[in-house]
Amino acid sequence: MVKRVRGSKTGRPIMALLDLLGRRWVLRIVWELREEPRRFRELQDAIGASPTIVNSRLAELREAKLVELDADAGYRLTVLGRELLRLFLPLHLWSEKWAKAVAT
Amino acid sequence: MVKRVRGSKTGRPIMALLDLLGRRWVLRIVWELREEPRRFRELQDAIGASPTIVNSRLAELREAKLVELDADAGYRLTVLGRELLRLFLPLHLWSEKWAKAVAT
DNA sequence: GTCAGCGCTACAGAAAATGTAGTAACGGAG
DNA sequence: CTCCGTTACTACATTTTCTGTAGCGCTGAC
Repeated sequence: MVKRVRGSKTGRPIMALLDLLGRRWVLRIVWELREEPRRFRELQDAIGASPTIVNSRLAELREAKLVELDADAGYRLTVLGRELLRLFLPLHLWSEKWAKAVAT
Repeated sequence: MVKRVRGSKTGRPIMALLDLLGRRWVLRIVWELREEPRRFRELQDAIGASPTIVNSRLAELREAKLVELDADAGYRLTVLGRELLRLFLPLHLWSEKWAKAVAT
């Protein structure tokens, strides 16, 4: 069952997804895991958020099957998580263009 | 100058973008504007957030040149905003697959 | 035993979001 | 002119969320 949370009461997958991704630090965490697994503290230091919130976001991401904890390697994206990341990769390039447009 | 905000102090465009998109309701607002312009109240009713936050998010999105207010039509995506949306459209399809995977 | 590193938690204070009400500006009807 | 409806937007008290700091319990090396 998709967890019904914060503003997404419709049960529509896209709404649940937008709600999940729209939480503070979630996109950033997925981004930080894009290349290699990270340890809890390593992740926390990289994004500069409190351990409380890092932990709860990781819990949500794990429940959403986008992230998993490997005892040896640390936190990493699941197969599903990597699929999602692939959809986001073009953002990197686009953000450069966007930054230039906003800067003017 | 890209606005430095909440946890994105690096000045890297991708971080500023992830920070902006990672705010509550931002992704949802962009999504609601995907097809046609919307009035302030219409938008507010559609997403079910308080006018305070709808207004401040719209202000941020306008500053980021992703959304603009047309006096006749209402709020709508800019050219830049539509480009961003196009990157997000695959999410719709993917979210269905994701929902099935999480449900099991 | 100590020590370091791991994931994770407690808790008080600060910040952000909510919900409700209301403001100010406009246009049209009477 | 007044009144009504609609627009975007704001004020403010309450509620929720996040931060910052400290520390817990566990494991393994020494």
